[in-house]
Amino acid sequence: MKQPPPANLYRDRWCGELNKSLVGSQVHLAGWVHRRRDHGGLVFIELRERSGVVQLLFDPERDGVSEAAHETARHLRPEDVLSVRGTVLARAPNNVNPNIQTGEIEIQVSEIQVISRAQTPQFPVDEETPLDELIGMRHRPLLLRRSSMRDALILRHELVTRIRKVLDEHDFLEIETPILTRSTPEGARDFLVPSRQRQGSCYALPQSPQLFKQLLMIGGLERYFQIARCFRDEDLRADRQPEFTQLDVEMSFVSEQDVIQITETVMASVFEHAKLDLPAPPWGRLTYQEAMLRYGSDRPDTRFGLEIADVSEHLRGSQFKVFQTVLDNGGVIRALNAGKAELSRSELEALNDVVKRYGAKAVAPIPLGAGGEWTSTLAKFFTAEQASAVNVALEAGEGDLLLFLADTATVAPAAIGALRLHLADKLGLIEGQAHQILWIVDFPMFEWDGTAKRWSALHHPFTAPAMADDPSKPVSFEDPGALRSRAYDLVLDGVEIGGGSIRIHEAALQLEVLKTLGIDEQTARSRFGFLLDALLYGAPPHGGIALGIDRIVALCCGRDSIRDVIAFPKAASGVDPLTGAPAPVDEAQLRELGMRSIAPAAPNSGS
RNA sequence: GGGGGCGUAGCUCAGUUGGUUAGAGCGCCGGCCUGUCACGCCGGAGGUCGCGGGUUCGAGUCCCGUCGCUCCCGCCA
Repeated sequence: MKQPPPANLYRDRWCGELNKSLVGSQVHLAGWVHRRRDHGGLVFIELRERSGVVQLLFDPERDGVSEAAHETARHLRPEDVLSVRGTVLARAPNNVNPNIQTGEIEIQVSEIQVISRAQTPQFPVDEETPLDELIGMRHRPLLLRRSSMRDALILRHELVTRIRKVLDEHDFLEIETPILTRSTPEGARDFLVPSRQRQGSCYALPQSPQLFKQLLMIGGLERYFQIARCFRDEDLRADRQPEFTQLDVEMSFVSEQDVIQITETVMASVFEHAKLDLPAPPWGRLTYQEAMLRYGSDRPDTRFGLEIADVSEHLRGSQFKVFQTVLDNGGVIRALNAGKAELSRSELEALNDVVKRYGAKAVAPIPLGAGGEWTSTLAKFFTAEQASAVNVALEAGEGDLLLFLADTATVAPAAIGALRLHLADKLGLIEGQAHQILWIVDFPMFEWDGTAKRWSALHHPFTAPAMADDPSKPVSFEDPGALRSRAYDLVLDGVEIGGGSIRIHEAALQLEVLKTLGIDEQTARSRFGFLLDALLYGAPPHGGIALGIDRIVALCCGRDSIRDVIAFPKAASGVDPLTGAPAPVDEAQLRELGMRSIAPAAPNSGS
């Protein structure tokens, strides 16, 4: 704590900051009963608040202790709220508790006031035992008292404070943008807020402040940031909530390098504070293409090897029909060397389940015998030259296990990428490895959506394009597939923690990109007219980035789920078990909005 | 929308091939205890086995449905 609490009716000190230097002083403390140890005559109470824990001593045989205080202490229960006055005593050396900050002292209580009583808690606060997440969400105030939750929220505050400080030092302005804004049907599903004054129309909650921050640049504010709440009405994941927080940054008169550099400065400071051991910037860069090839992911976990190789050409023309059919249809064969992994038959079988989730059919395993000879029954389909070419590509030798996956150019990389992660986990390759951070660059601008039969933007449609082969050439939309975007993602330990780009600052180019996405000029003007107009009045080149605060804090705390670093998260179904939101609303409320529910009544809870 | 896992005491969990009265640890309640620190010891209470249906002489256990939690795929410009 930075300051002592104000001396008042309840206290004048923090529990967790009492120490030997105060021995003999009178202190006034308040907090919750953390643990009670009643020895009959002698009672110990651990008193807890945010700063920590201190042991209270109720010993009726000592001077200055009222029988009443001792009697009160005997009947205290966990989570009762107290205010106590007492004297700081040094503990005898054999009674020191080295496990707590205040273990060298204890408080001889002379006066106790029970401020409020607690029912038996639904679950123990004083232990970090695992807990069904639903119970933790329903009884959030209790969960927030646990040190794990408190520490996460404290760290979160400190990291955000760091961010504000560093950005302020670099002349960034923190500016708020609207929460009630306009729906843009592109991208994620919007949360809608019906309008009372204009019935039948809705505001949308922002998926990101993207367009507003661009307008701030056009407005000449030069350097902007915001700790911005964003909303997306899509299905949840462990690292995805319907509302989440991002550090939103935008700068004018910049190119990629400028944004990357300031991001590295800010994030290095954040990681330093979180004691996350990372190399000093500049951080490495990997192209999208290379990431997809070597790691099968655009957010590769580079903490371990197990790299993937394309062996399509080595195996072309083999007698193995499964592979040859894939190749004939324009597919690819990817492989990795699982090393001396000794997998049982059923474990090998389980690998198929991993890749099936990604639409692939199966994994073909080939163990290597003496001299790198292929020992599988599949071996007969391949020539010795093919086998040895693959062995060279995978740096494989005797005793290694090779895993092959043949599928379309879309399915194969993702499937074998998932297989790589699965194996790394199974073989224990990740644990104890140093953290890895890197930039992914040179994304394709557009991706062909085979189902919808149209181009879609890999980042977002406000990202500036460049020619993939030579960025200095003028941009041509003749072949959208030949364009890359001026975008960059930041990846930490296989988690995408941020992404950004240089934006389009010319109306004509913006219209061209939207046109490629199948949005004609009229539609574009009706949806993004305010941006297109603004671009006509002198727009500076600009770019920025958005960083996922929840994910970053979770990584810094070593937590798997961002729910663990959010004070009031939602369950995977999108509901808030604490408040019951979303909840039905009164007919009268709907009427005011000009609405009527046509949905069937909500199902009953099964619990 | 699809797939996997889970649902048994307040909490975390065990429960064999379908077979007597469903168990453990912690917590809770009562008693004892002056140096504990996850205090200890003795005693006790506490169950709609998520819910509904089915099979069976008999279901926590098997089947069907349903609700909820969770992980993943799709989705997340």
